[in-house]
Amino acid sequence: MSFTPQEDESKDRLFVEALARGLRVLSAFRPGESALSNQVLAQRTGLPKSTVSRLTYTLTKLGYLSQDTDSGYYRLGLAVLALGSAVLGSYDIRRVAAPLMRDFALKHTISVSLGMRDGSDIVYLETCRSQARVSVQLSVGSRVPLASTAIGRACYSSLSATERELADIDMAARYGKDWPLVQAKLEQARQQVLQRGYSESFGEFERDVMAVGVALPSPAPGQGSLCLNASGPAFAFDADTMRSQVAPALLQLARQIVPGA
Amino acid sequence: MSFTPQEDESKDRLFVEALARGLRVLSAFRPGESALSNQVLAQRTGLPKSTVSRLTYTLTKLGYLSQDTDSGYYRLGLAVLALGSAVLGSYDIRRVAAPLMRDFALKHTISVSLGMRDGSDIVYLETCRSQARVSVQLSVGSRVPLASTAIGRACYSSLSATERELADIDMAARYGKDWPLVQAKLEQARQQVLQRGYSESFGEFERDVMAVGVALPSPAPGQGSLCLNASGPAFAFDADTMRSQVAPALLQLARQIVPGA
DNA sequence: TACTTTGTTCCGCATTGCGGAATATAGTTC
DNA sequence: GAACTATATTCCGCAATGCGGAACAAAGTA
Repeated sequence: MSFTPQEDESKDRLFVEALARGLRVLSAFRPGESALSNQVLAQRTGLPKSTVSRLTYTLTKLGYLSQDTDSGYYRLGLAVLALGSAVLGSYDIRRVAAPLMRDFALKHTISVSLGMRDGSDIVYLETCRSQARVSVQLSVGSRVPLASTAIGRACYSSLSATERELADIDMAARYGKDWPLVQAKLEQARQQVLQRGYSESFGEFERDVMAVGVALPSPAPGQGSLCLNASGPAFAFDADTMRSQVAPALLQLARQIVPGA
Repeated sequence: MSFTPQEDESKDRLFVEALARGLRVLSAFRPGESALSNQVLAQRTGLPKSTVSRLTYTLTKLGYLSQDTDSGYYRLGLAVLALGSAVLGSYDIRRVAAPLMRDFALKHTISVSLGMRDGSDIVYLETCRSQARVSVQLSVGSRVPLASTAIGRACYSSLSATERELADIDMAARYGKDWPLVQAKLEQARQQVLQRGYSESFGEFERDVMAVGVALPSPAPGQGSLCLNASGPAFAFDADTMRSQVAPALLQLARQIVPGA
């Protein structure tokens, strides 16, 4: 193995290495990639060839990978999809939020997403786009950083002091030298949320994308923090419109989704 | 998987048991279930308590499970969602099909789904419902049987002789004593598809649901067989309408999605 | 306080997975 | 067709890794 400093993690009698490695193989597939060879998997995971071979063999037998008949390359199997849909099914908030979000997106011709924090990321649980024909909601399951997005900042600002400290630690590790700068920016965003109730990210995460974000009050603490954003192209939305029109509407959407607030 | 030629499964030096067990734990979560205790997981997977404990520990560390802070129960983690979205992202056919399907659903006020065969099931890759406010597309990732659904029958009927034989073996194992009956029904459906180009299931899979299905010509052989269905409530669609209106429109939708046919 | 239920940790054992090397398979080049 | 390259699979001895019963903890019940 690459680096086991003998101390630290190697002590962990409870950690099942083989399982972790198998999942490492699965997560080596990036969205949009169709099929990967054993060799590529070995490179990406840093595992020896023979080990990868055994893991892909096992995963294929279980339906989590499927092997392209002629190229012999592996693609993610449909069993993985079943797991993913089980996750989505377990968040009943989606059932409530989705129709309201759809109405919102149509009414304001803007995209709106529901996200949940995972470490120093926001994971999208649901997305509604304004134009029906633009891209399938790829974005369910995708991650955006807590620090540089409107939705992330809104979420961060709603964390309890203790949760925030944990998130800070995560991000300090993630951003390294840049962390002080990032933190300053985050603190500034937090102040804005405290004052106005929403956060902004105007072109900071993606050039030419204007976004505002709000947090949903978490129904039960420790259940994970939910948040919303609304985002549109800069040519259609200026900062003023976002602040005076979109942000208040988004706050109202949040109240609709979680009435007890 | 089911039967290895010589000595059962225990001989398999390549199969990584620990990985399989870990995934067994993940797949013990059924859609809609929020959180499971270690005990329940042990029951469902048939694994000893201590083993489950180690596996949940590992999965939690990796983000594939998350532990509810107060109950201590486990829920599927957001890392699983990332895997699922990677699967969806790898099927570019969705990007093509989704907008067309949406138009279709709106125009005919009927639900339409895109599915792919996995063994003796069809897995939904995309679903568009007519009424915007009815239920989030839960159905992406969910499974319906090949044998009793319109979409399944359409898919079955488009299989090559060799693929069909493999599917037959799968289903023979699945249906046991009932297989001859099921097979007769399937053969009948296949004849209909050969003649008219589409399959039917009128109330057979779900009471009061009328459905027709068509197969998409698979772009490359061995890439998996894709298929479409259109389904609506029996009070709104009678058999005649399904045959004379919906089925032809669905065939046209299929041609739109895969022009080379 | 005793009792029941569920989760975690311990620890010796041998099974299981490891990974380098050898072997198979496929695709190129001359 | 032979020689070569690149990649996947299989072998096999070794020991690390995961196993699981049993002891231990924790939390809820009577």
